[in-house]
Amino acid sequence: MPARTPLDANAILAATEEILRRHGPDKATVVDVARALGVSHAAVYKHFPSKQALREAVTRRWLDRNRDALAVIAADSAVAPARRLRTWLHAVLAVKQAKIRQDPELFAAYGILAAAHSSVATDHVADLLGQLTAIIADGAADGSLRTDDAAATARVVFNATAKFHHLAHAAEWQNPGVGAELDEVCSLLLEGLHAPASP
Amino acid sequence: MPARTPLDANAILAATEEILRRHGPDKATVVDVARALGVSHAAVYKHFPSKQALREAVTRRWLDRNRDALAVIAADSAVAPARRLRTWLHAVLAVKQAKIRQDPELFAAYGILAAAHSSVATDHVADLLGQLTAIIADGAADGSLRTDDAAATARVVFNATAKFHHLAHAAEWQNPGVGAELDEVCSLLLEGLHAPASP
DNA sequence: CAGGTTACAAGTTTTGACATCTGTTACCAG
DNA sequence: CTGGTAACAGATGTCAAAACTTGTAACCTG
Repeated sequence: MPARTPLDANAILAATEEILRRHGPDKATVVDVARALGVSHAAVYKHFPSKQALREAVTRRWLDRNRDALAVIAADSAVAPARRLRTWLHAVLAVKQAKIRQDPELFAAYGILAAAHSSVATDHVADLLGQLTAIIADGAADGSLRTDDAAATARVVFNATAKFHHLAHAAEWQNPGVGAELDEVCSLLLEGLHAPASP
Repeated sequence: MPARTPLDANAILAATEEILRRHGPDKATVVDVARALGVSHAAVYKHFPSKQALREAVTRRWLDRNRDALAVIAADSAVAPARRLRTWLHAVLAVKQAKIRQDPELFAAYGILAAAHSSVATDHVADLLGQLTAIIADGAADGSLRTDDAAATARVVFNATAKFHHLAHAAEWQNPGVGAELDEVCSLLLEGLHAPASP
């Protein structure tokens, strides 16, 4: 008895997310996902080779969800690079804050999953670093940001703002002052990037 | 039958640390600590009102252990403030790296305890921020660092270097590149702090 | 033959009776 | 009266048996 809806990978991922939301990452089982879809759990294994792979795919999907909105900001050449850098960093924080507010349970679940599948997190960081590098390269090109190596400078800026994007600090993002703190860090970093070559 | 050694708070804390090292934070019990000291567990309760309080005290002791070495660096007026800032931040990282290398189990145990007793962690951060503020105030006094408010600037610098002192990033401190990364972040921050007032 | 099914072995989690731990009380020694 | 003990109730943790989960296999069906 084949399922009505043909059961594609996307439907499985959506169901997995729903189960993850309700049961949390520890109690979310493949059988639960299959039950939610009205199929046997073996059907799920036709689409994903293992539970690991399913969890990895759903985590990747979640991390990629807001990637494009950030990419738009990073590529917006109508905004001066320095200001764009600031806006982009605030957007990265805002995206994650919004995810927490909308569904704290799901956020916590994905936090655990992202930590468990480090390659997914690594790829996500590489993606963000790429966007940041593009902004800084724009600044180097128009002379508004001083840097020898846009990628290296992007890494430095990313490291200096870890508190505002690394999942380990998620609890601190609830604090009302974070936005202002990020702004202060941005200001100091931009001072450094604007400065004429120094001693 | 009174114990030979009068059993002071310090002996209890030392025994607690030993139990913590051997059993981990989840399995370390007050009965274990008492057994290690050759007394009944009720004796421990004469000195500490609860297991919570005992754990908090031992955690505080651990965090304070290297405080003084850092304070010496922070107060060393023979070193120019900019260089002292860099040295101090490296020392903070080095102290924690050394703790991990010496006893990873104990470090993990204390990481959990520090997270559980947030007031202890908050006090520790306040202490470090005080040292950092002193360095920056020295720089403001001799004109080598530009700041309106040393405490506020210290907070900014502390936030920008969270990756190099916040316990949540401990796993990344094993990476051989961290020292260099901190150096790069320091350099950029110092550029910003050296810079003449900007637009 | 793509996409589903049931059945099953091996490993993991839950369950529930039993043991241990926490924090308190009543009591003892110098 | 400080600093220890022993005994206790209730909460918490442990361990083996039972139930569930994972991943595979052999088998349907349009």
